[in-house]
Amino acid sequence: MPIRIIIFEDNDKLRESLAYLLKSQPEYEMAGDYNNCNDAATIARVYKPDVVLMDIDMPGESGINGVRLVKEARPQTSVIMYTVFEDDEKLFQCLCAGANGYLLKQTPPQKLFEGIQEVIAGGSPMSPIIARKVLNSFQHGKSNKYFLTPREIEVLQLLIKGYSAKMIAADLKITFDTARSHLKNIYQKLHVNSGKEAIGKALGEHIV
Amino acid sequence: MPIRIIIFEDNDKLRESLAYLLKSQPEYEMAGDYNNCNDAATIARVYKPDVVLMDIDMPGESGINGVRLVKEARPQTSVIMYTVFEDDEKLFQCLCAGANGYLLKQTPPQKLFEGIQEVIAGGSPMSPIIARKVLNSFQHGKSNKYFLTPREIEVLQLLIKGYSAKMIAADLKITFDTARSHLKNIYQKLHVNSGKEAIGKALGEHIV
DNA sequence: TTGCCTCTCACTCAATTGAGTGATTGACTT
DNA sequence: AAGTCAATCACTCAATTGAGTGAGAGGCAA
Repeated sequence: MPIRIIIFEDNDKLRESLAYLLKSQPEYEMAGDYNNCNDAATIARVYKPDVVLMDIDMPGESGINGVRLVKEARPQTSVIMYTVFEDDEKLFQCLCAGANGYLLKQTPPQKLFEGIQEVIAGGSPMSPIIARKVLNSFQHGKSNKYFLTPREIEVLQLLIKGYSAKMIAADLKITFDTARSHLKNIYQKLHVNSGKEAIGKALGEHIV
Repeated sequence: MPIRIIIFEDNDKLRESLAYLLKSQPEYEMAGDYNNCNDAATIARVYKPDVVLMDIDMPGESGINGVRLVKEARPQTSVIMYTVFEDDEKLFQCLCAGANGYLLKQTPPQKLFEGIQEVIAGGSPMSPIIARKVLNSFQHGKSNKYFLTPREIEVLQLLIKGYSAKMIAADLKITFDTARSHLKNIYQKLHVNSGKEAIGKALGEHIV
């Protein structure tokens, strides 16, 4: 029995060549391909795919939400992210949304096929870089979702204690500007625009 | 059997006249009077007072710590704070340290005598203003130790969400300056010097 | 009525902060 | 050898912030 596959990918060329590639293999059955995932829930319910290949960046609903839609509509469907992003934040959001695999678009076709087999077999195909990031996120005791560096975590901890940039610099024996530099990087990673927001997020999400 | 009393009060004049006043009543026995409470623990253990009158502002150990020392050394001794402060923060610290009563120095002598009788009878003499504050601190659901006004709590909640003064003003439909005014008052009450510290304290102590 | 408190608003000033940009060093990978 | 990344430092600029001070309106209580 062939593996039923659906593709969500807004790049027409890529989507079509992927579909062609899969159709050319007897063990796969293309159940549909779409350039957006606005109706992902319905599609999943109607066509009952075994595997969904999901891009992240699409007009309308993002692929991240697409994962959620598919998994809510049909949990037994395996969703593999297939994207150019190795962005830490997006990666984690996809995993939280229930993605079963995460392959970068640089993945050669035969590896993609292997990934599909792997996910069907109950595995979680991941590009090496991704796998590394995922493991790293666990080996730290905390939930370092935002991939802060050790130094940044130190700085964040001091920030939470209410320290000013100047105090942080003194405490860590680094320059005022370096401390501010770390702070700026932290804000970027946490997706916030001020120390206050950073503290709120850090304490709220148990980052430290 | 007379009530054994010890006084800790750094103002010599006040301390001596208090001692004189108490000694003149047959039902009281002055077991000692001190201008500091550095040896409060030892004194309590040795002289086994029934009641301690404790000032707050003293050189060396503060009266707040004095309460702790006495109560740890001899829990059955009743400690009555006798002070000019109706400061919210100090009040709460004293209560947390185990004070059994809190009388303002404006209390007339006969009320002081009543307070001593009351604390011996297992009561908790408090000047009216103090009693009010204590009750108020409980009627709010949270642990509003710092006696923030309702408006200030609103502002603090927004601050914790990472809002800037400008955003808080917009949200509450008040002026930028008013928002900043509230923030300044909050910082004073929380004993902090910045929004970041305030957030840390508020989240850490479950104020909101 | 007087006094106290809350909430409101305003103005100033110095300091801190967020942002943008860029550069250097050393460690580790490829 | 080239590339990546963490960590360091520097400089600018506009905006925000903390502080200090003052003041008016309304509510509530002694």
